[in-house]
This record gives sequence, structure tokens and C-alpha cells, in this order.
Amino acid sequence: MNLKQLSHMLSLSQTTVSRALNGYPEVSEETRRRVMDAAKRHGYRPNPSARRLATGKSGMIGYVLPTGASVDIDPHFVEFLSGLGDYARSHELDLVLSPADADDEETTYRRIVANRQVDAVYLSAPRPADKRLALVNKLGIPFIVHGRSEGFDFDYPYLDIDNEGAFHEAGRLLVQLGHKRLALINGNDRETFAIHRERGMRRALAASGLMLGERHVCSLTMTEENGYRAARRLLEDSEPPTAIACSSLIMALGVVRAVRDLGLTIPGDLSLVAHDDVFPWLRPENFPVPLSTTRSSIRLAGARVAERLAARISGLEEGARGEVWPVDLVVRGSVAGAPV
Amino acid sequence: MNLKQLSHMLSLSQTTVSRALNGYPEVSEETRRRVMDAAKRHGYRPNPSARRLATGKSGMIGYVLPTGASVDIDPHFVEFLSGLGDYARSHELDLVLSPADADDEETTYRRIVANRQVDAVYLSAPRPADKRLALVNKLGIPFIVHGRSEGFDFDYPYLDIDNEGAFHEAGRLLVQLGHKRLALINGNDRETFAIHRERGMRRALAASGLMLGERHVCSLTMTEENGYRAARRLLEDSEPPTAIACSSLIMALGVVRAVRDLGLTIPGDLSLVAHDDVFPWLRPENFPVPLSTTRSSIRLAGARVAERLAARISGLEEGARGEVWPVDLVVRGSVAGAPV
DNA sequence: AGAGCGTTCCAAAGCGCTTTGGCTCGTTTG
DNA sequence: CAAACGAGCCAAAGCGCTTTGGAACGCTCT
Repeated sequence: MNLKQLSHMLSLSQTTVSRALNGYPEVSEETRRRVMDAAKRHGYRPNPSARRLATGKSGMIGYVLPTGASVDIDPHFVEFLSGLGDYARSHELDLVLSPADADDEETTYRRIVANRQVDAVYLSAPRPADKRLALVNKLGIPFIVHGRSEGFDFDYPYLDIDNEGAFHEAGRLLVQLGHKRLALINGNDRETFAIHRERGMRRALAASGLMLGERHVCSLTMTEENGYRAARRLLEDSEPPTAIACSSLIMALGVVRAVRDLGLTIPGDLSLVAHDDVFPWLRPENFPVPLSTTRSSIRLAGARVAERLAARISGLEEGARGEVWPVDLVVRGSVAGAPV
Repeated sequence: MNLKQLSHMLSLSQTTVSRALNGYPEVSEETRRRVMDAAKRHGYRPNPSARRLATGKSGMIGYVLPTGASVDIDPHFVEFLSGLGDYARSHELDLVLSPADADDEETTYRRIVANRQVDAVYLSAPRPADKRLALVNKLGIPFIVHGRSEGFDFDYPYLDIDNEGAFHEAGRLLVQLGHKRLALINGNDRETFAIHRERGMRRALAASGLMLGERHVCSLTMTEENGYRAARRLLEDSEPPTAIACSSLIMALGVVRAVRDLGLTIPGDLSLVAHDDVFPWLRPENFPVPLSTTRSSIRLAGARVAERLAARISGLEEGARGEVWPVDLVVRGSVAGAPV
């Protein structure tokens, strides 16, 4: 059933039927009702390919997925996706993943914009002065950044959590507990979130005249193994930290293992706080010693990004609105006063 | 730059230019070269929306993503995606994720097929007599199943690993080591892979006259917490197993924690084998006691599925070819002879 | 020489929608 | 009472590609 057939059986022009269906005003209410009714009865659904050719709108949102033999997709992605899908579903919005060479995402961005494959895109894990962001901004496609970048002379719409605040809180807590030698096991420090976390931590220490030593900051991809290695290196130092803040639950697994291997205990010898993005399959309260966390559901963020993208597509949202979510600090058994 | 302009500047018809570009034979080699050359020089790219309307082909592959507030996307998904993207990238194939109500995926399948949104789809985590599979088969869109179903009167193309064989091997190893009371901590037993694994395990035991007791099989969503719970229940039983096979590394984390909590040791009190889908962020060799695994890279599977989907789209692959990959059994420190 | 044929090209008809630019009424306005 | 106007509808022109059904041409073959 296409528009032609439908309009023919209604003895109306395609124009009128199309307008009736799309809510244009130059159609009488009675006609509209007739059309709507017939459309529903015959299960008419406009052909998206045709509509797309005519309007240039695709009804999809896009994401450029960096890939490559040595490129791992962040496991957080799937949780974000859950949230995104959750919202998108109710709006019949599909998501297009365009895999790109991790070393050359630009080509892919240009392609999907030139081809009008999607109505909007979102970017994640931005870096300071991230080229993708500048590019997408220049290309003029609606977008939202999940996370933040820095160092641009323009504003842009984003959704981020208060990473600096979160690690400031975490740091402050540890300092209040009397810890003097703190360490940070961070994510890749080319990404803004990691920079913000380090900044927050430093600020908390500075407030008490403390410093985060060079040797006490690690920036690594967030794997269990890297958490382990970083923790071993830190704890085997001549002046080991008495408290560690860690950027992910997965790394925290490695930290816990290292602590064990060294015959130390949490929180007796080491206090530990980690950031929790809220995975259904790994929960901080189930760590050997329940883990204190800075918590923020990445899934909710996904849903919110989808919502805002939809709003941007339909013109309800405009401008460079930044949105920063506060982060909960949840104290559990993994922190205690500094050992004497 | 569109076809009209390009053909005009070449003083050729659109027909000829289109044919030259798409490799049709009714164009002289010289003309083809001229056209190709001009197209490249002017950066001409056919408009996909137009091509799509004309041909009905979209150049995308689809996946229906079940979502819902209480539906979690499997973390394996992201690894599979890595592989898929890796292949798709080199072929400019995009992936469309269509979120669907987890309780009604059918509507979404029908929609994407009716709309011709994608040229092929893949399904994952099939169940026996999976309705989606029957549906997709009926709708006639090219597809591949990642995993297997059972109980159909038709064949279908799939890619699966030898789950039964893997757990048969694992079970046999444990039996050979003298274990008599074995247990299985499995994934959701409505999914075929879990059924196959149980089958393999039972077969291994049966070969030595052993049985897998009712109480010694757990089927749960693969989370750390469920692994912990299952292990506690098993180990606190009056006749605890001396060996456990576990369907995922994530669950194995929970098992290890439970063993610790109960003051037991691996492999002294309990031998443990788990299935490893090969996550970059959690590796069996990094478990407190290096974990023996049945290993199969889900990422490679993703790449292979993409490859086969592409082949199906272009007509290179046809029919109901099933492909079953063998699984490596990797023995590490977590297994030992049964305690006396 | 005329028929037959393969090669190379083209004009035009789709694909199914949206949107522009009227056209036809009946109603209001000066 | 003519002019102006708005409401409601329509025909047709896109959107940019693919594909059908020739046409023109130079050959070969009888």
C-alpha cells in the first residue's frame, strides 16, 4: 500500500493525503479524519526511503564507531546503549553505527553527513580540543557530546557528569580520614573525563596542603590487568599510598587482586574508592570488601542523550546547552582511617 | 555533484555514467575509464537515499536490540560488535540497531523488513524454536544466526561455537582428574548455548557412569553476583561439588569470591573451569589462580558474521550453511586432582 | 545487397514521497 | 456589486538514482 493507491481509493490527491497524514493545516478536519482512518485501516506506512529522498531526513541517529584490530570498544558502551535504546524505542528512532578506522574517523563523519544518513549524531569519550567535535560542529549536523571537551572557541551541546566534583569529593573524604599519601589510577589521560578526575583529586588534596605526586598518578586503559599492574607498582614503592582512587570498577578488580597478592588488606592497609558507572553484572557492594564509589548511571545518560538528540532533530532544543550531572559518593567498607 | 551534473559535463547520458560506475558491461572500456576518472576527480558519490529508493538496497545490516527498563544488554555484545565493525568498516557497511520492546520484537522485525531498512540482519542468543528465527526466515530477508536454535523443520544459516564439545572436554578433563561430584553454573537455560553446554557436560560424566545432579546445575543470568550465589549454594550443600564448570568469566569472578568467603581454596578444594569469550578487560590468566578455560573469541565471530552477511547480500553465499567453530580448552592452575 | 547481429549509447519511465504554485469555491469587505 | 481573501483541494515538479526498451552504427554472413 503506497500513497498513490491510498489517495486513489480515497479519491483524493496525493498532496492532500500526504498533508493530512503529516498534520499540515490546509486540510479540513473531516478530510483528515477520513484519511487517517483509511491509513490505519489499511496499515499504510510511508516508505522511508522515498520520504528520505524527498526530505533528506532519515529518522536515525548516528554514532561513529572507531574500530581496528587493536581497538577495543569500551564495555561501558553497551550500558550507554541500553539507555539510548530504551528511549529510542519509544520513538521509533534507529541507531546507525558506522564503523570507522580509528585513525581516520573524519572520513566517516564526512560521509555520513554528506550522505544524510542520519539526522543527528552523538560523540563519546571526547578529548581536549577533540577534532571530531570541531568537525561535526563545522559540518552543521545536530549533535550532542557525551562527556566534555576543552579548548574550543565555540560552545556545544553536551551531557557530562561532574567528574571533577566526584573525585574532589572522593579525595576530600580520604583526606578527612587522615590519608596523606594518595594515588590515582585513572583512565587514559588523553580523555577529558580523566583530566577532570585528576583535577578534582588534586584540588581536594591541595585544600589540605597535600600533593598528588607524579609517581602516584597512573593513566591507563581500563582493564583488570592494568588496575593490577598500577596497584602493584604503587604499593611496592618505597612510599606506598595509603589510599587509592580508581577510575573504574574493572580496574578496581585488579587493585583488589594486587592488594591480596601483596598480603595487604582493605581497608586496613589501603583505602579504595572507585568510580562506578553502574553495570548490572558487576556491583561494588559485592566486592570482597564492599567498595566505596562515586556513582553515576551511564545508562541513564544514554537515555538522556537520546532524548536530547530527538529534541534537537525536531527543533525543540537549540543552542549549546551543556548539562552536568552531579555524582553520588557512596561510602562502603573499603575506606577507613589512614594506618598509623 | 550528482549524476546529472557529472553526466552533463562528460556529455554522456546518466544511463551510461551510471552503468560505467556500476561495472555494467555495455560500456566501452575507454568510456568507463573516462567516467571513473571524472567521478574520482570531482569526488562524485552516488546519493544513497536515491539509490536506495531505486534499488531497494540500503547497504546496511540490521540488528534488533531488545530493550526495556529491566533488560540488560549482554556485555559480550560489545566484543561481538568490535569484530563486526572491524569487518564492516572495510566494506562501508553500516550497522543499524533497531531498539525493540523486549516483549515484542516481532513488530520491529516486520518494520525493518517492510521498510527495507537493511539488506540483512543477524540474530543472537537464540532459544530453541526461537520465534524470531522463524519470523525472519518467513519474511525472507537474508540473515545469519549467531548461535543455534533447535526444533525447526527448516535449516538456516548460522555461526556457532561447539558449546557441547567444549563442555564435554571440560567435563572429561575434570572426570579424568578424579572428580566425582561436578557442578555446572550455566547461563540462562532458555538459551540454546546453555542447553548445549549442559548436554556436553552430562555426556562427559555419563561416559564414566557419573551424573550431574539436579541440585548441581544452576542457570542464571551471567553476573558476578549470580556466580557468587550459585557457588555459595553449591558449596554449602551437604555434598558439595569438588569441581565446577562455569559459563562465563564474569560469573567465575563470583565463584572465586564465594570460595574465598568460605575459606576454601582453588584448586585444592575446588577445581574451576570457565568459558572465556575473550574480553580485553578481563583475562583468565589474571585470576587469583589462573583460570582454566574453554576459549573462543566472540570478536572473531563478529567479524565472520559480518563477512558472511556481506556475502549473502551480494549473493555469494546461499542456502542454510551452518558453521560450527571448535573451542580450545586451555588448562591453567585452577584445576587439580579431586581432593581425597 | 540485405538481413542479422553485437556493441555502445540514450531518452524516458520508474522508485514513493514532499512541496510548490495554482485553481476553485464561497465568504467577506469597501 | 466588484474585488479581495481564505479555505480546501489538486496537478505536477522535484529528490537522484537505476533500469527498460530502443536506436544508431559498423560488422559479418549468406
